[in-house]
Amino acid sequence: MVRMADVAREAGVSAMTVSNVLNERLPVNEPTRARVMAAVAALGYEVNLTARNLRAGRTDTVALVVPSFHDYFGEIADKIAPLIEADGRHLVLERTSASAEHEMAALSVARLQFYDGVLLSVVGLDRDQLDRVRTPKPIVLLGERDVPDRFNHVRLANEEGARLATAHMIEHGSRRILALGCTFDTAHMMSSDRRIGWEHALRDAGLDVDARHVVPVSTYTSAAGRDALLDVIASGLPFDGVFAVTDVIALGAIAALAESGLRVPVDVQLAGFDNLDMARFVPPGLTSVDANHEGVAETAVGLLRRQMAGWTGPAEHVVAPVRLVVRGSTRGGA
Amino acid sequence: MVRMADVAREAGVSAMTVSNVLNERLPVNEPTRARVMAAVAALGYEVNLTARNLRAGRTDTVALVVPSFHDYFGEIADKIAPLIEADGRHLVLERTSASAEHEMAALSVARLQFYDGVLLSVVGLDRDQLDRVRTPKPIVLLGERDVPDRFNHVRLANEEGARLATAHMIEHGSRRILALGCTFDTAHMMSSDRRIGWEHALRDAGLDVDARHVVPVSTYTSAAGRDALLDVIASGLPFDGVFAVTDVIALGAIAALAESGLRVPVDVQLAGFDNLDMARFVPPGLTSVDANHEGVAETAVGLLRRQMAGWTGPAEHVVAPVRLVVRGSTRGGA
DNA sequence: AAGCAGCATTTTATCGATAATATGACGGCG
DNA sequence: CGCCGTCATATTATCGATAAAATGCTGCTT
Repeated sequence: MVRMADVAREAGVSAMTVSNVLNERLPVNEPTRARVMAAVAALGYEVNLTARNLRAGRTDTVALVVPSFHDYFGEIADKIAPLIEADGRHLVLERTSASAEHEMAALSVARLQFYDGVLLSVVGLDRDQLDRVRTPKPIVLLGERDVPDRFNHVRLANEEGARLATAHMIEHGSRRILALGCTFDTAHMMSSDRRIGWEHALRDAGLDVDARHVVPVSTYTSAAGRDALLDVIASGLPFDGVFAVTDVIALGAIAALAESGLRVPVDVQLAGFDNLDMARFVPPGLTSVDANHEGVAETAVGLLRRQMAGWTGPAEHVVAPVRLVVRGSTRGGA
Repeated sequence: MVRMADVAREAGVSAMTVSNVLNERLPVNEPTRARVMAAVAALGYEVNLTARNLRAGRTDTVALVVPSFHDYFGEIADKIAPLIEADGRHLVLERTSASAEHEMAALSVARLQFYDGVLLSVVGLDRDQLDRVRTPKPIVLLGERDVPDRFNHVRLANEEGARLATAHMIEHGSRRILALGCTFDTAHMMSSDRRIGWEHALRDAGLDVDARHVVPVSTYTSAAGRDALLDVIASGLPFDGVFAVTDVIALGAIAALAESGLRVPVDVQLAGFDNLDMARFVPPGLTSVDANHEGVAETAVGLLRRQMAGWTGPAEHVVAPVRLVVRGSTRGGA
């Protein structure tokens, strides 16, 4: 491997001069500069980023740590990447499998050394565990958990989104709306916050909250959503609307409804959450709560960028606003 | 930041002993070991991976470099991650935006230093550009490009997959099958290889190949697939089947057909390629060519693992077999 | 009792770049 | 003509861990 010292010898200068040419730190005379550049080209030299990182403490790389590379996270990652690259940094993704252990590992001193900053999508860690994380590295947390004040945090207006979706289906005639993938377990905040929004909408409309309408799923996959809804259908519990806690689960619900001969939106209205790309295309179009991925990405990257630039003021806790995108799966749609 | 030397001082030993305890390289007496471990715990020490990387030339990290984090690549990444983790290594994803420039950068000496090996999904680079890459790092190429012999490479049986899907639709009555997202441009091998398979199926059945049936798309997105198919429908060109070059495009086709009042599979049969998770759930179920993601992942990781273990034999070029998964979007389905 | 094998631990040198500091050449000024 | 400031470049020390070599101790052999 060709080192800076090799380039220096080739150009008849010191390593430091090569460094100065490449990093434009101290001025270098034009003839010298040209000789160095020629030597770099001749030898095909490229800087050793590991060595630079060790000495200079900078990697020009940001990590986005997500539970899985799939679906929602893949989409948001593609929104975040250009924003990071616009600052001349790289974005890399790491995966936690939604386990607290892996999330903790991602925040360990050891892993953080590789990055100038980290965007962490928190799913498994609770407030106490996060409170134990002591690191000087810029971090922005994403996701629907409760986090200590000192972390910058961007989350969605879960309750409001669920309320909007549910109220919309009520307005168009649904009276017995399942909360598919929701839960009473407050530890899982995404699905319990969204359940609370669903309850609000029911109460606001003077409808009863029936605990049997809260249908948990074993995992946040389409397959689990489909299975859970098929079970409900088999049980004979009547319903005329489904609020699915995510679009991925809503897709499973679409499959279950189609298999069971229930028509959307005539027999059952359906709404999801996240407004994934797919929601536009799955017939008859999936009504979904849109959290403005790009806005979330910009906010999160903005907070991170500020920290990486050395800002040390108090952390911010942003709740990203949501809106309902109405499509054919509910009766207000086209 | 607490260093190994700090731990050594705390435990009353040399840094080398700490290193030996943590890495289990040379044996260390139990009492000493215990003192070191206590000091590690007391100070909350964690190894500096950058320093280790510089000295030992090892990162225990593998990069998967993909065009985008979306859809197909997100799914395959989630298959690859556990295999890499099983060897005690980390997987990180990098993104190239499908540009040759970014792909080249990912293969640059500079970026490679961060990783013990790289899985690169080639989309933009051609054979000549790849031939210029000189690096001793283990690399496995994925994807449908033509690559120099010296690289390990895993690709799919594109032609065969397209042939299977098309033949299946012919068998069930389609006579005018569009090749949506395919192209005559042989530079883009995925879409031209799949077009060739489509042609084979037509010829085998004694049908004419009509160039108007090859419908290009502007990008490999559902939106572009939908738009392209809507244009065909508006043009009045008759067709009774669609082979979509990917499931993502097929999803766009489903939307276009639904909007146009064409019934799947009664009026038009439809088949995709990739067998994404989504294909099972989108009504009426998307018939798709399955490339066995897990098998591809295992093959690719196996080739990479072998190189990382020091094997230097000739590179392998694996063509992963495919099979057709029949669902409701074609008339052979349920 | 001298010598040596075997083991635990320490010392030294190094990975490659760069921040901080030092050196040296040249021009301007009194 | 001698002193000083300025600018370009070189030297030195360091980031933190580890491979390889050196040290030193114990106990065994003859």
